[in-house]
Amino acid sequence: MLRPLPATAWAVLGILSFDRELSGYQVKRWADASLTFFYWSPAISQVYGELKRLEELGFVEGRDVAEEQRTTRVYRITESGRTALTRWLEDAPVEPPVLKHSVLLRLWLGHLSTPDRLRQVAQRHREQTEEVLADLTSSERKAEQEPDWEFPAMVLRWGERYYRNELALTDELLRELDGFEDRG
Amino acid sequence: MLRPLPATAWAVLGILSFDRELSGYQVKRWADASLTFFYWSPAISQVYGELKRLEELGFVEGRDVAEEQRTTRVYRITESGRTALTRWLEDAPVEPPVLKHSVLLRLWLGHLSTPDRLRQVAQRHREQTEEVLADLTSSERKAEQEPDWEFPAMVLRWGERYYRNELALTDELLRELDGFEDRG
DNA sequence: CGTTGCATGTAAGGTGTTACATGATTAC
DNA sequence: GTAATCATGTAACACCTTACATGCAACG
Repeated sequence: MLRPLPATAWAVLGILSFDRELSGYQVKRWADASLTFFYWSPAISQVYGELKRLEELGFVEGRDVAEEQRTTRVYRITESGRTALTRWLEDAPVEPPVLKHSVLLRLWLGHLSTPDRLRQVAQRHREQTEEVLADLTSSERKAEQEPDWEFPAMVLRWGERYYRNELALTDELLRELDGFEDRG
Repeated sequence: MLRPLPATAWAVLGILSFDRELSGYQVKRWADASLTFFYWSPAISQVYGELKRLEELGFVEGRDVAEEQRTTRVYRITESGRTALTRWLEDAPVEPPVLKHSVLLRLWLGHLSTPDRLRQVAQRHREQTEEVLADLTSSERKAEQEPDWEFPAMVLRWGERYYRNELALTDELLRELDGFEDRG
């Protein structure tokens, strides 16, 4: 335990910090519905792996729940896990956000293509951003209904502003591309 | 070559597409000065690895340049590399940008801490963003001087707007945190 | 004379994905 | 009945970083 845990482990533990007993599968769905907007949603296989590690560290407790034909393993955060998570939140160095924007990577190489093709790429990105925004606002409506979800709601509002800005920036790029002569 | 190359390989090849013969070390410095704002800058060891792979694929050509006491290996993009890169740019599916914002991850878990501590995290993030903006504007000045760098310049302008918005969003978060009662 | 920059790489190991394997349940 | 969802995991492998090893050059 000398090595610090990756942020993904804290993210999984964080999902459990909202005081629900969840299966690995449910953790993944929560990640898809919230984390994905500002962090990213780990693969389901990684979720199982992180839960295993967190259990070995004593940060979560697993319990097999018998259903009719099968058993589901559900996890709950421990006091020790809550303490460790709080410590990470408050004390870990603030790493700058990681952005891997392959659309911009492509526009950066615009000299290899034509403004028309580049506009198609930007336009496709714009559509995908609209879709993310739609998912976000639907998540927001759910979060507003729950009590004690002030912070997730605050982060979702942040996300809405972030993705609206992404749309605006893309529109600005589309306008700039209009100004480039088609040399293809 | 059935498996598509990772975006990082295209990024390295892209740096070489500006028609300069560069050493691995120089590629890394270019990445730090431009890519890093909208994609991310790979570790120097990975740059060497990618250059090796690109050479095996025939997308770049390496050449040993003898200097006084040592030789430096410099790379140049090939016609085949330029074609492949253009094809990637135009034809590869538009993957959504990946954002891993650990600051937001922490605010999302605000119920574990106090508004005061959270403000410190947000404030630290704000300072780091200011630093990125300073680097960005200095890169912008350089890009404006070079001819045929319209697209890198366009992307840098995008970056300036992006990071200015990041500041604005952080300020908004700081304001919202002021509204939360200190329950710590 | 020690630190920083230039310069190149290998090795080890962690992070994370896709593919695979398995099986129950639910909806069309 | 068959497709999607619920549910759990393993194995293989790609991606990427840190640490290590090496050595020259320039600056103070």
